[in-house]
Amino acid sequence: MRDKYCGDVRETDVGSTLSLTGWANRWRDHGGLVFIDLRDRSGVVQIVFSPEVDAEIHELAHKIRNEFVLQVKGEVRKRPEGTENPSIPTGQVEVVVKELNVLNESKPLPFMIEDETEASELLRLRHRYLDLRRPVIRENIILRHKTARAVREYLDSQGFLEVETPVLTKSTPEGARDYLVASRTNPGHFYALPQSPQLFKQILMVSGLEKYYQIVKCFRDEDLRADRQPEFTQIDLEMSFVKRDDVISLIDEMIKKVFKDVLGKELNEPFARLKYSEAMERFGSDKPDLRFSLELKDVSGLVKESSFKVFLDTLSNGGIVKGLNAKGLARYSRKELDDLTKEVQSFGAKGLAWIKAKKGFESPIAKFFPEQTLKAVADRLEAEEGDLMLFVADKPQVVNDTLARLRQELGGRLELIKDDVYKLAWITDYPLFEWNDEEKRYEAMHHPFTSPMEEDLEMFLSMDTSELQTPDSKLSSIQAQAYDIVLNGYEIGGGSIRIHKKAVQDRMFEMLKISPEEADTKFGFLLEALEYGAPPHGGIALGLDRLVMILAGAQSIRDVIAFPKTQKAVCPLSNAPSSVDEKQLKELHIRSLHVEPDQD
RNA sequence: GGGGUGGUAGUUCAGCUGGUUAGAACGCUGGCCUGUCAAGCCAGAGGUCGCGGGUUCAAGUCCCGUCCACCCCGCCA
Repeated sequence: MRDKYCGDVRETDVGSTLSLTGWANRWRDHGGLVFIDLRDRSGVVQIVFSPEVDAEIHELAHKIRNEFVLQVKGEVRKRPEGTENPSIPTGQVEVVVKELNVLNESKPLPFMIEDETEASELLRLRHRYLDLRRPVIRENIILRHKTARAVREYLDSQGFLEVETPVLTKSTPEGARDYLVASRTNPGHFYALPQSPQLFKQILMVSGLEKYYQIVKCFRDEDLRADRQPEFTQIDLEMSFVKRDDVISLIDEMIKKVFKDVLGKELNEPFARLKYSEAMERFGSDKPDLRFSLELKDVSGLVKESSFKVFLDTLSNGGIVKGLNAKGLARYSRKELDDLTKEVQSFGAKGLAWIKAKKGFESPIAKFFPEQTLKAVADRLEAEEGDLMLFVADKPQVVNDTLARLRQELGGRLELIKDDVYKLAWITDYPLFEWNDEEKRYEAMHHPFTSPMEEDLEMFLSMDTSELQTPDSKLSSIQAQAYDIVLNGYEIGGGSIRIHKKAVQDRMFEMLKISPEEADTKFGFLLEALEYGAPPHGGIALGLDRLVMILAGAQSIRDVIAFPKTQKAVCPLSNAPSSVDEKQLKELHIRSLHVEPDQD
């Protein structure tokens, strides 16, 4: 139906007659001349209707409205001197229409098709087909395609096989809440949608496929965030006969190719490597945004020299005091400091102590500290006149967590975060276990198939299991062969070297207080597979949505997903989820406990 | 489950200490207009003020409840 895409028409086409198709993006009707921007996926080109060229077609052109679908045939000509539009690629030319075919009409739109839309997100999602016509969103979708393509090309070049794994699968314990699918043929039984293809990809390694990957939907029935959807896409891969650094260097190269292919950007400096403990110490987070420093400093040792009860009590109860230097913010008013305090409290801290470095030190708590202590603290934080020092005292976890959030907030306020800068980091040497205080047991920090560090293996296998009752046992010192990759403060991926020996896996379940019977029902198929010559293997999964969001400079993964869901996990376009017929439920052997409220 | 912000024309918003005819811009409809590209000018249509209840002579405005959207905590790697 067409000879060319609208956005591709150039001066080299001048003189030729072209058929073009697209949508009427905007029309400018002068009574005499009518200009219409014809838009397709590639961009826009101006088409002109003149009464002198064809009076009948010109008459028809008056009737064209926004988003009418047109096919036109006309001669490309250079625009008259002075009427060129340098702001669009096709701005030197226009198409004089000699044939017009209105392929479809459009009702007036609920919102305008333009980049700077003012429409609410709900309205945009309800009419996503219109939203996707907006160039910014369209470009995000194209960017996503390019990312996936770069990944496929790269992994293919490295000998990876794309293998599909089941979507109707088995509910697994630990981790997120499952989406369940009732089985018609097996009354009372349910499939779960996969939270990840974890078990299957390990089985593929036992199968001898050596290198597997998949760009695959995963499902987790948890509450949503700007960077979390109930269904999301992972770049999932697994390799046999590898060590941690084999996986890391593979992904390094893959990420570099993605940046090059998608953004045309060379990532030259090697990605940072931080041990988990170091990341927590310096940034209070295992996904630090390394685009700025603003590091946390432990001042526990220094502030012992004081009579400030809050700090002293915290320290004697095993807590710590850490602070950071908000450069130049000594000018903050009492109100601004109160607001920061409230913010930190909303993150879980009891309070926020502040000391302004001016000629002297200005602070409600300064009087509790000897002068040399204040100086020593200021030295530790490298505070100069005009700076604001902020401190949180609490259990290490609370201190790190709240200061990490405060750091991110201040990074924004101090304009330390630049767009167009991409800082990648590997976080390694994670603890294998994490104490769950509610359930009074250890949980796997990554997942229960993660291998302990080789040097910790003997202790792992031999230690007294009576230690499992307490949060401070030797168990917390065992490290995992796990690694996360972090981009600009977002965790974009994580993986590990897996356990490939049955005895080690059994031991792991014992540590997690999962009985052999339970382990057998939940993932007996993997355990059995491990007994038949499972090779050493490991892998990683990257969040495609988050990666593309960052590449696109978007604020939410919803902007890089064609049909996203709202915070209540509803699709405004299709209105899923919805109620179903009683008959369908009956076939599935299930009954809903929910009673629809009366609608009088 | 909890905290915060918002919900008024098709859209984005304004609407004060409650006061009788709820406004603006864009969009839409009609007219004029031969070089616009956010076209311009003139005229017009368009409202369940999210929903339910309450207080009041009187509610977009005050109170209670509820629904929806977004951000965050919990939850989730």
